Amino acid sequence: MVQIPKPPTPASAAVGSVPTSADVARLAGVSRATVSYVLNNTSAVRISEPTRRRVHEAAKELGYVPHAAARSLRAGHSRMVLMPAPTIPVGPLYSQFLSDLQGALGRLDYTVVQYGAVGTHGDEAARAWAELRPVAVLVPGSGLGPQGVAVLKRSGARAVVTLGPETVEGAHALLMDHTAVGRAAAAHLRARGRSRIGVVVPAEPGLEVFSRPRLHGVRHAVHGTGGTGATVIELPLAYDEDDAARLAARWRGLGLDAVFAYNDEYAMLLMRALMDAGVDIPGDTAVIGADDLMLGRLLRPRLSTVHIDLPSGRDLAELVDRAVRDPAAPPERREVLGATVVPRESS
Amino acid sequence: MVQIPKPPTPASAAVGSVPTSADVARLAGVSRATVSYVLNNTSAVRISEPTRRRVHEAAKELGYVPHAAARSLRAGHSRMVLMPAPTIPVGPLYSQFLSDLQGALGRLDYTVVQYGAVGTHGDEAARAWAELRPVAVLVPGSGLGPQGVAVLKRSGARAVVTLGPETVEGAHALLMDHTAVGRAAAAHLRARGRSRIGVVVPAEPGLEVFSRPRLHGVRHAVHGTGGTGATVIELPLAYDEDDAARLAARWRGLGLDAVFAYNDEYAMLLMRALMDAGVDIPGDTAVIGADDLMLGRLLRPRLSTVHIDLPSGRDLAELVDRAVRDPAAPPERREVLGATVVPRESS
DNA sequence: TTGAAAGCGCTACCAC
DNA sequence: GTGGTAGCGCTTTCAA
Repeated sequence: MVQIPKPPTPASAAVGSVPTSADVARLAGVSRATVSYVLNNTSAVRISEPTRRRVHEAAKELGYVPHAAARSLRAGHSRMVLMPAPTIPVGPLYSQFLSDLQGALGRLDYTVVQYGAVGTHGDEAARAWAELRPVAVLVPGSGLGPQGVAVLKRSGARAVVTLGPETVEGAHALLMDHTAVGRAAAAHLRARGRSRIGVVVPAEPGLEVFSRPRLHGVRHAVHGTGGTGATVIELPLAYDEDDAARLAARWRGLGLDAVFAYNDEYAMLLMRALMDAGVDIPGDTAVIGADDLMLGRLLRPRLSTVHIDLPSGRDLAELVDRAVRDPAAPPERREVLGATVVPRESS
Repeated sequence: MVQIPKPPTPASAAVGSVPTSADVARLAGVSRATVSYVLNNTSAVRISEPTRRRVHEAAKELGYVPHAAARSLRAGHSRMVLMPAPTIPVGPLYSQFLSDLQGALGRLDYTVVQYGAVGTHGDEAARAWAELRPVAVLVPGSGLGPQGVAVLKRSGARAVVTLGPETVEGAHALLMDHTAVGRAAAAHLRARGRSRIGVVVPAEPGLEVFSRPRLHGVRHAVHGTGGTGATVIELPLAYDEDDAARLAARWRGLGLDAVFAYNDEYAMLLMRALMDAGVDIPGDTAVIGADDLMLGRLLRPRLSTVHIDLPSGRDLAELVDRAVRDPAAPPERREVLGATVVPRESS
């Protein structure tokens, strides 16, 4: 319908085809320029009231909707902020953050667009993103390298912001250091007198971005404090009951007196399996999760957890806006992940 | 940087500005047409190997990335499939579905884009979506009316698909009838001999899309079967422990012998509160949730639930593709939500 | 107050 | 094989 070239009937608005501003102009009996002035409320030029009305009426009658691509092609820029759509199921924490962010950017008159996963890694994906000529790009996780940043900037992105573990050359960075989560958990367990600490690492792919740093945080805290004889053991665990039961079955053999379980969901899964296997919690083994999800409060004993503070969407939106306004400014790098232990009954 | 009109130096590729195909052509010493042919592997025209190489090298050297807007403006169509980004935190079920769908559409060479919430309701939002001239639009939930569908189609969308409770004039419909969930739950509870059924309805806004039909499904099943003396009571509940405790405190006064709790999360919250208040489950009160989440298996007694079958992403992607290829075909309407009770220990 | 026209970056038709 | 060029829909000077 759309892509079939219209036959050369320049004076007619073929019914069934998408109306353009020229069609509106024709119907209103004015020029395309006037249509543009009226529809955009251009202040630099005054159009008579009757003309305005005619244009508006014509536009409504035709169901005219401006063509964003044509507009931004002409303007040379857009107000699109692009983020890759999350590929892994993302928890309520991050969902909320995303939602806030979209709202805040919307209020600053940006259009947020989540680009559906191409499955490729950051630097290749950057090319696809760059084709849309977004004014800013927000990239969670790692994966985008300096190459990707360069591609984006060369194609007109005025701001590239990464949300992840490390800074990337040329991009603003909201550093989310998940080792802090592991460190907090480990410090808590050590303070409770535990020294043989298991760390659950999800077997599911895609979660390494978070699980590796959390594990390293534990290692760092335990070995950094010169804990004599304290040990850390990595425990792969798939998110299903069978695997949890298997792990629980060999628990006593592991000789652990504490476990930090990646997040509350894995913690609950494991804790349930341990209890079913007759392991006393926190007597035999202390358990701590992370993310402070509601579900941690529902099982007994109540699950200790590491509460995570994310930046407010509004803050990030303002950072983006600032960066867009002044693309020459040096990249900001800000530490935004707060980790606080919420001690409950399981540790 | 981008929007500042370049001074009239037509023969120079100003450094720092975004490279265009003309810049590539200049550097390679060929015409823009040739660049286009080479970069798009146009089969209708044969370009000599040396020329191809020169073009590719020039493109790489400049970091050339084609301008999607210009391309689709010229082409008269795009392969963008647009969906509104979810505004409410969406569970693992739907996340997975979305992810599959994106993958499947990607494999069919569509680009999926989630449009950040404009906060407006469907029909107004439709205008904003239409500005992007997507080839197809996927709209979950209700909210989009025939008006919105018309706007989208008039602006070139070849397929509009709704995923929701009802069909919308002019759009394909994947009917997700959540009353089926309520009906399944109610039938189960009735079969277990329960007759005074509470139905938890989340106090959180935005969930009505699901909670109302689920409630109505229960009502329908209970009254439809001519259950003499069976009653259904609506129980608003906020997703926090205090509100759950309050509800539990007045539980005996309500005289209910069963409760269907919207979904597993609310069910677990309430079940925990009821147990803490000394209500025996399932003895005094049977509890059933929905969505078959992992967490329902962790608390004891294990939570009965209604398992929900969503269509596969691949199926939906194929529907979209078919609709795009043949926009004139009559709208498909398909029932896609399967609801099966998974009886466990709580009912 | 309004209109004519240039041009954003790209592709595809038609000449050479 | 390659180049010239029209034109997608829009905004915005510059003239009238």
